Amino acid sequence: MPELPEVETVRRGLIPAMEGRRIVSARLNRKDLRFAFPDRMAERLTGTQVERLDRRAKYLLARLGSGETLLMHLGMSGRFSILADDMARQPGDFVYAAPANPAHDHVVLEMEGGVTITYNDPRRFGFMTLFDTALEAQNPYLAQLGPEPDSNLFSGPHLAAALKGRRSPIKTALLDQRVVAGLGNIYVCEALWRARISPRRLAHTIAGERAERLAVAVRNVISEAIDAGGSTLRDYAGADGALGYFQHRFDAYGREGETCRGAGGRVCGKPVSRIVQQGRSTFFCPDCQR
DNA sequence: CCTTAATCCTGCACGC
DNA sequence: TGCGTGCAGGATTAAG
Repeated sequence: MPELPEVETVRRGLIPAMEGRRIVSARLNRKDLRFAFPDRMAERLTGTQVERLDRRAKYLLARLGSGETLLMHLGMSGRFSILADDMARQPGDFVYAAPANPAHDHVVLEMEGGVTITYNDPRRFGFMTLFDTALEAQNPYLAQLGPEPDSNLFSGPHLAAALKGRRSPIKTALLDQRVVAGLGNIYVCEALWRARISPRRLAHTIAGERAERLAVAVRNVISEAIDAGGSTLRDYAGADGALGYFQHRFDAYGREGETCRGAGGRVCGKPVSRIVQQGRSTFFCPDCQR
């Protein structure tokens, strides 16, 4: 389940295969993923150069010489693999070949220099679209996003302001990409555990020192996860095939019934609980988190 | 303005 | 072994 750290890991893996290379050909093996591909997508990609590969929240943004941006979202199970003959130790070597069912290879980009980038996505929760880069501020996927966790705009006061008046549980509010960009179920659980805040607490009660603690927890857990190369869960691996290690460091997510390690330096030892909120599993320690 | 539920999709773990 | 069931869940849409 790619959240911000996983998407960032994928971006870093794709950079050598994409940046500065022309797209020689683009093949779409179906007409849609989660949504229909835009009109003439293959033609609009063919012949243009990828000048830069950016990321915003969970979106990858390939900046094209044509003046358009290719926006890509990995959904739940989206993966890129790279086959290259000039990036491997020996020509023709697989830089990365995930054990992926080729029936779910939906987009294939042949890049300049003998590099093939394949997008595989069994569940097809991912999507791709093209937009005029100059109109990014109006793009519906990007315009409403909250700050990146590592930006100067993201802080305790920002969180308090964004959560003001919201009567939903903080767990739900943090999944709202307008509050902070890039969090999903896993890192929300981890951040709340670190901040010792109950996932059930109403969002508008997060202010002051508590908001500060939460902002720090979000920033730190995201930054540590990026440094670890993200998390490798059921169906995720980095673009370069390197497996993320952060899942070994989860304190809450997936640890139902296991011993709480004690949040914020406190001694605990009680079992981690699982509840369902908005139809999603939430893992937390009722003892540590209030 | 707010909140909630349903929707999309496939693979896998589980119980019988 | 096979079959049915539930779960994983991000973003959007519709409904309340």
